[in-house]
Amino acid sequence: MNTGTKRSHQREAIILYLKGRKDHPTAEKIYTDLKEEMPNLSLGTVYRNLSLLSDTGQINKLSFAGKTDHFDADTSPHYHVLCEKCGAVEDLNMPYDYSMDENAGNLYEGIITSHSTVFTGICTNCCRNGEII
Amino acid sequence: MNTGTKRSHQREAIILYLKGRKDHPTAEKIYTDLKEEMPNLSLGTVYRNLSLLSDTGQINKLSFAGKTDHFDADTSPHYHVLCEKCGAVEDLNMPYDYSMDENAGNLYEGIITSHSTVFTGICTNCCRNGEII
DNA sequence: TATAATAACAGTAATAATTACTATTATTTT
DNA sequence: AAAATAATAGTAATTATTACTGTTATTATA
Repeated sequence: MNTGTKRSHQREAIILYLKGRKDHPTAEKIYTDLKEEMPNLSLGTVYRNLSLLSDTGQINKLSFAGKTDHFDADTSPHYHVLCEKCGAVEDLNMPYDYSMDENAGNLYEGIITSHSTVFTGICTNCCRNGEII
Repeated sequence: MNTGTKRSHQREAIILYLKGRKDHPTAEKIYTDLKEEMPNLSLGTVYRNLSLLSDTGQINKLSFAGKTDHFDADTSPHYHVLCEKCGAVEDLNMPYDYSMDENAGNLYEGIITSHSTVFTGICTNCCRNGEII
């Protein structure tokens, strides 16, 4: 019998790495960090596995204007904060508002299944450091 | 005296074009469409002006996972629907919820200034055509 | 109105992010 | 243990975007 997919140390390292962090690293960041323990890891392998994991719903790809994609191993619905000073992407501990999908669905002739919200502002760290935009 | 910026037919054509449509075209789409009336328009000029207009707040750059950027001449706060079947980006006629920013600000140690929400689903057209994901 | 200053342009080259290709290696099935 | 094949490393190619350069267009001022 054929499962169609085989495990690999590389893929498992990638998902383990992602699950172990709260920031939302880019493909490049994942690559350079993992390369320390897997010296002949290839950047293409990282991209291929991120796509595969994203396509199978095991991780999420996050997209922001003018920034390269970030990846998140937490696939439960939640919101993000993007710092316009330093570019950091953080989780926001605010309950996902399912009623927004309902409301949107009632106003829209097509089908609404979910929403993705990114808050913009200045992150805790940059505020502490007294940064102004 | 020096204003620092000079008008150009190209830039005015770009913003006029964007204001005249409700979809949210990509740089490439803007370029190919405008090239018909301005045959020696350059793609670099389109990108340069989209950046300039975006930086000065005259238009907005929209970013979606796995898609190239789209541009919107409507800078008032509003929501979008992304069709996961055909990739279309439409406006959603639903009032911008300022209370979300308040709520987020109360829960977050940093500063929240705004939010950007994209609803995902199947657009009116694809629904009409009986498309299933 | 003509001239000078310079922003913007077209066209092209360069860069950055991502994907595709290929021979080899690792995993899984039999 | 052998056969089948998914995944890899390394490299090449592609795509989206930005940078460069000599020329053109716009604007300020004489």
